[in-house]
Amino acid sequence: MTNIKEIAKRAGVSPSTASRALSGRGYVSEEKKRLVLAAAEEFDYAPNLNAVSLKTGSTRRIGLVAPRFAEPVSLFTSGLVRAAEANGYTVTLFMTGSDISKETEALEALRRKQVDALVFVVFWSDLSTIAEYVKYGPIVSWQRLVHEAIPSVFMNQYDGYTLALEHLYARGYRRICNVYGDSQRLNTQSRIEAFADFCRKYDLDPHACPSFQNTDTSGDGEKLVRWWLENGRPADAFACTNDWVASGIVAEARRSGLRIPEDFAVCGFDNLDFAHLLDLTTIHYPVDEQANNAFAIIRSRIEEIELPTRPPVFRLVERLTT
Amino acid sequence: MTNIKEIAKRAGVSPSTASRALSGRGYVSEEKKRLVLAAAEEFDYAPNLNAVSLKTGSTRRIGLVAPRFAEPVSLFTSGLVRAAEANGYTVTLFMTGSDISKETEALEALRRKQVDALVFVVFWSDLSTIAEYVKYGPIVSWQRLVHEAIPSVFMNQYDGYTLALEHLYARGYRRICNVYGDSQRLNTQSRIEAFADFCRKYDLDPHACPSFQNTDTSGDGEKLVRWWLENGRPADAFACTNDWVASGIVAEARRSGLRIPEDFAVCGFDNLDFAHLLDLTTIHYPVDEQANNAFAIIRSRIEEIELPTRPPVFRLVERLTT
DNA sequence: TTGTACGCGTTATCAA
DNA sequence: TTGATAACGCGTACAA
Repeated sequence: MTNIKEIAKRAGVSPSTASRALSGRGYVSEEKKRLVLAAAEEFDYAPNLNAVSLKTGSTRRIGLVAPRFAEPVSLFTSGLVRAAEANGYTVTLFMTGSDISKETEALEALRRKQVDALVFVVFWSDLSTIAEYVKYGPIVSWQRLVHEAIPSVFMNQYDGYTLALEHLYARGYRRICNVYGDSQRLNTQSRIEAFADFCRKYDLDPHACPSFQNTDTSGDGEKLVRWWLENGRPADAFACTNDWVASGIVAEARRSGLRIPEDFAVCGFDNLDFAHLLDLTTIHYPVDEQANNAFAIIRSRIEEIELPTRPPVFRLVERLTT
Repeated sequence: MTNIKEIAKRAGVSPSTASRALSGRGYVSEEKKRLVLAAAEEFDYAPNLNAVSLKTGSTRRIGLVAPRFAEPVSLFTSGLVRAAEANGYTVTLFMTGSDISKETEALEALRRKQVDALVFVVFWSDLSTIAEYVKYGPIVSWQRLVHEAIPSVFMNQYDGYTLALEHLYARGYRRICNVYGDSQRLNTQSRIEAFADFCRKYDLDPHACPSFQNTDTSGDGEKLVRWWLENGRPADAFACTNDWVASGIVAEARRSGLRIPEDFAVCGFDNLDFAHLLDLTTIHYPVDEQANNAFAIIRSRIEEIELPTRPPVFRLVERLTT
């Protein structure tokens, strides 16, 4: 393996001069620079990044921690990788499944200097556990949270959900069935608030229709249709926690011969790739921009510069299910 | 940052003994081992992995190269990460978009010892260019190819496509429209062969219905339905290159008031997450197992051991579109 | 503008 | 079974 010493020898300079010529940092005369570059070319030189990392204390690598990498995490992943690579960084994956101890492994990777920073998509560990590790490098969360040391690039789903509710109202739906996700999450709390405020604004009975929690798969959506049929059609619209639930509702409704939006309307959330295949009305949010923000926060901490982050905005995507 | 020297000093041993005690390699008396471990605990010691990598010449990190990380690559990614993590490896992402020069960057990362090995999902570079880099570490391809130095974990789509065709035949369809993907790929060639053999077997006219190439998005699928309507309904079944095309066909057919499978049947390929939402008959193949195989090949090369790989098999998933 | 000398933190070799 | 010593390959004070 040809190293920088050999290049230096071949170019007739010292290793430090070769280092400066190759990295572009420090003063080197044009003359010697040319010699070094020629030698590097000749010997097909490639720097050993492990040595660089050891010396500089920086890997230019950030870790992404998620239970798995399906949609919409895959979108976030792509966005993060794009932002990272554009700035000479690289992304390393840590998959936790639902195993809380795997989150610790990712944190340990940070401590062991395998990565310079960490992005958590979601996590189940205590916030305080995670916060202990910020001394080893920046940690950013996609999941919504409030903590001094751990910035989050979340979007306040109050706004997005309000968008969905207002749309359903404008379309004439009054008996809206709220299908919420994980009841522990702040996002769910925000959506519940949004619905309360919405009811107040239009003087609607918030209990006109039952609501559901911890309902987030397409299978859950299919069950909802059967529930609806067996309970006297108690709703004229479903506001769903995500597109999976909405898709399940649409699919099962079609199987049952129901017509959408005549029998009931369905509004999803996330605007996943397949949503337009089902003509699903849904709420879009720019995952890409959130990933960009996550990276910007990390980079500004690592490189100690001031980088702007743009607040991403929700957008209603009107299709045929409302 | 507390390093191994301090641990050694605290434990009253030499750094090399501390190293042996911590890594578990080499002889250390129980006595000293206990002392070292206690000191490590006390000082909250974590080894610097960059130093380890520099010294040992191995990063236990493998690179995954793909244009983007949407389905089905996200499945492969998850599978690869799972296999890797189970063996103390980690996965780093390289996203190429459609930029061929980014493939070179991934190859350079291998040369610069940022990763020990590389897995290409697809690539556009010359095979010979890639082959030049195998001297820096194992390279495996998911994309089908034939090359001495670059093993591939591809599945022969001849078998999968035959499964689809036989199913359509059994269901009574005789005018099958073949919708192929990238005409350059070996997979497409295999499917064309499969269809030729299929026609021969059942004495069908291979030109009873036109076929399409380079057709692989849901938008393309939607266009196909319009083509079908405008050209005298020339097919009674579509055998599609992937689920995206099939989904586009199903979606557009529904919008046009057509009935599936009465007006025509649709068979997809890949069995993506959303396929069951559209009740799409499709061909499933175990992406997970392919990822496992990719990792097994890499590990057997790196660690110079013999690891088995299992040939994955296709499976027909019968739903309501055929 | 260049070169010397050292250190980053670890593991491997080898002699004791 | 242990410890001294020498790398791994690079960047960078500091002196020249």
